[in-house]
Amino acid sequence: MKFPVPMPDGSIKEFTFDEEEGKEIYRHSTAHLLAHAVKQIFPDVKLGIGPATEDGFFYDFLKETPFTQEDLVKIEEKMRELAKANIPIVRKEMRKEEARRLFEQRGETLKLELIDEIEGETVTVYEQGDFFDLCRGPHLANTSYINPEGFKLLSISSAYWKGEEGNPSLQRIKGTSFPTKEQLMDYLHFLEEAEKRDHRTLGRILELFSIEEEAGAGLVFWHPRGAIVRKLIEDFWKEEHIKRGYQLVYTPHIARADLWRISGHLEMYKENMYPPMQFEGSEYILKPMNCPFHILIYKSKQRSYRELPIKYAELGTVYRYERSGVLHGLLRVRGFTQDDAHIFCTPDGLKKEIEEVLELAHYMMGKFGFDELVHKLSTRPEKFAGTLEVWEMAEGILRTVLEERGIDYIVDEGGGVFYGPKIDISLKDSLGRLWQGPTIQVDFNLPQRFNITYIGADGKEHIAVMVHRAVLGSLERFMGTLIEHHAGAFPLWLAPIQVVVLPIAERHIDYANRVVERLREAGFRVELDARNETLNYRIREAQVLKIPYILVVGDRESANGTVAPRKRGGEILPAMKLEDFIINLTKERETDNISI
RNA sequence: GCCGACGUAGCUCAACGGUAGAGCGGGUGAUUUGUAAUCACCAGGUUGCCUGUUCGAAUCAGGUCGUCGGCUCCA
Repeated sequence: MKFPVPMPDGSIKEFTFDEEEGKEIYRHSTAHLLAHAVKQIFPDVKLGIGPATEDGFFYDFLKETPFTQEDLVKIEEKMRELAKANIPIVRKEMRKEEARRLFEQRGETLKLELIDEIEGETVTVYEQGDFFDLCRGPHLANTSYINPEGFKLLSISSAYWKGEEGNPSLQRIKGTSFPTKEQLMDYLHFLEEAEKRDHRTLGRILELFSIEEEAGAGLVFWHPRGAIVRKLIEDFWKEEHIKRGYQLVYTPHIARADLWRISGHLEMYKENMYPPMQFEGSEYILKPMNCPFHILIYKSKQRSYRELPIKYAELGTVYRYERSGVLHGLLRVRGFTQDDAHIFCTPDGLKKEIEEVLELAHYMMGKFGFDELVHKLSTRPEKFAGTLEVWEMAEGILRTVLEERGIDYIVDEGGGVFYGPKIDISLKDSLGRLWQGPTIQVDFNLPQRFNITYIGADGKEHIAVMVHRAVLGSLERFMGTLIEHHAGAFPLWLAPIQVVVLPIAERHIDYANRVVERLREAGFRVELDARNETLNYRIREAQVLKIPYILVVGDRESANGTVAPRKRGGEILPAMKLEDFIINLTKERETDNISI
């Protein structure tokens, strides 16, 4: 389905919704339709901005009282009416003065602010019936190209004008829009699916973790079933790191304020740090990062270039003050454990280290079922530590490593942190959503601040290169990601309970116990459910808990030494000898993972 | 932190100025079950917390803690 779009040069270009640009234009025009409808219903509302977004659009309005859910229904109705009314959308280029008069007359004070910020003599204004908007465009030629059955308003929230905190709060209406009703329904279905996978809900149902009001916001309690998953992840992580030459270390949770002064955190990271505690004449601060501690271990003796690289790894628990409004389940908390490591190497050794971290990151993500990764390289920002030369050297290495391995990556020019360039990897989950994953950051700042040196082949002291890297990010956030990706149905090697054995009647309990015993011996996490409930009831509960295998045992099984396995998805396998089942299960566990 | 919405039994929700009710879950009993919820009975709440308005507050107001949707930030 094509729609014509009048372009700035006067030509008419045709777009389809499948093209990124076409989609954006279509949704941007839906945002205007929203604003048009709002202005008709609430003439006093002042217009903010209203762009297309990744999955829809929004428009911000300055309004005395917030919109209500009922307003949304009315607005949506009005939008349909306007779409059907076949209103031409006309692009007008005008001098700033003229535009100022137009918007002043219409009371659009926010638009006046925007006009002043635009460079040049002229601006573009879009006219749509009695609605005018300052906008670069382009837009659809007519409101009738917007399918009245293809859009939906989804939420009311707020946003600061221009995203700045001191500015007034605007009311943001968010929605989405598609050219067909089917596409809209598919999207709404996707939202429902996402909701079903919400790690906060699944975390409670599966008894993985909780966050307790009595203890405080953003502080995670790992319950036994979540703790076993965490342990399995930790064991796997440690094993893989040791294999690759990392050395495990453990460091304290607090340190003298002086240490944080040297590291620069007290200056640069203060708003995320908890206030100091005082005793015996010293100030101590809860650690927001592990790096200074690893540096202290490095610096505990003189280092030779022959020892490098030195790679210290730690599952280090840190505490960061996060503003109450940003906390979110496991994804944004105040205390969390980073799978942290710091690599100290020579400039010559940097490339190899980056290669190895990438390999490790890819390998580990694959084990957890993340096959699609998105790489981003962030380069030098305006304010930076170190010299131009070292930045260029390091950026060049990051780039080269990505390119040599044939990895597609996007570049975030100037998006690096002040202390060095970095590679961030996002994980695409089973619903196509992106999650923050591994990160590799070169640091030119701390080696200077702490004077991290080694003795080179020339017998002289050199400043070491330092790399911060995390594969999982934090165990908390990674667990949240993992839960949503698998919808709580963990791969066999990670499932808190791998097998549940259900005796059909009381007379089968003895045999069921023997099955449980045998599976335990084979190293599986297995439970017996011999409760006085119907078989169907117990099956249902095991299904709800997403247990990978249900073994039903009755007369036939006890007589033949077999089990009747039912897979998590509902598939019922033919009865098989218990020993054969164990062989299969072991195989599945091992293809998922190295060991348990 | 800011804007808005919300906080009632373990969970999901009802009652919206006259001192709380359902389903699921839990306990007990009956039933002994062949692949997603057997039946009955019982217990369970100072309606997040504090203060106020009122003859009377889950219901109204203020504060506080927390949750949700955003802004901003991030592991």
